[in-house]
Amino acid sequence: MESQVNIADLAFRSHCPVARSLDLVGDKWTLLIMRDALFLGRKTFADFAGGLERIPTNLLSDRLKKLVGLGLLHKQQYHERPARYEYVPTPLGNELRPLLTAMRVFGETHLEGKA
Amino acid sequence: MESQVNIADLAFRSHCPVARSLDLVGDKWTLLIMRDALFLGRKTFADFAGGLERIPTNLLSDRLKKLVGLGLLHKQQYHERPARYEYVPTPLGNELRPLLTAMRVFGETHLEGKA
DNA sequence: GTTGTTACTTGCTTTTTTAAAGTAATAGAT
DNA sequence: ATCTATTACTTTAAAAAAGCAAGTAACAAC
Repeated sequence: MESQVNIADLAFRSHCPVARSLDLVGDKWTLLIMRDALFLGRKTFADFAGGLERIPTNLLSDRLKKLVGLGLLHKQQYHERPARYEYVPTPLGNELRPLLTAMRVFGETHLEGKA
Repeated sequence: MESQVNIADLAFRSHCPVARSLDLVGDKWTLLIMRDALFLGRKTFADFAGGLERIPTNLLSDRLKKLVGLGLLHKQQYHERPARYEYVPTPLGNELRPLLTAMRVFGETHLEGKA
């Protein structure tokens, strides 16, 4: 599983900004990781892995690399020996807040108590 | 490929409203179909199939069934012999507008002229 | 030196997506 | 009546993505 993602060599489906946003973050897990980083204060690999939805760790590893490559998260070492890393939203990552808020509002309004 | 989807027997990953919204419409094509229906006035199978992003017709067929089952689109026959159908957003489907708008804004602001 | 934690990676299976082609029911033109 | 085109799909086979389980490496504490 490789993910040396860079926003420059990402192949967009079309010029539509909705389609482009989906090409960037439109998979099953990416936006949930950003939710964790932006709204739930999760930072470390273990934080994200331990979240409510139990993302498989190989996918987490892959998505974190992708999000760093896309410039939505920044990976910084906060402890040397043993090396410990945390992933924090970049300014661009922060720009996903309105999108996540719209998702939250839709879910709260129409998807509560369904199953 | 089967898609007798009903909102009642959809298995949500968690109680988080963001996760639930993603479970409903968080795949590669569903929101683009809703974009077409809500903002571009597309109605028929051929309308959607002929869109900018060339969705494969089997997936289109599947997603339209799913969207009808979920109550986001309504399928109505507008011509008998030959049978012709159109898919129009329900009130619930209309509620996706803010979400799509947030996606559009993010794309317009940060993803223009990238590739 | 054994156990535990963090941050991953590897291997394998299952599910989903995809492209390409095929089908059925017409309608219109010749 | 036959040929061609259109609409609304379905089917088949291959590729890609997701998922599960287990393994690894670097420490640190006991």
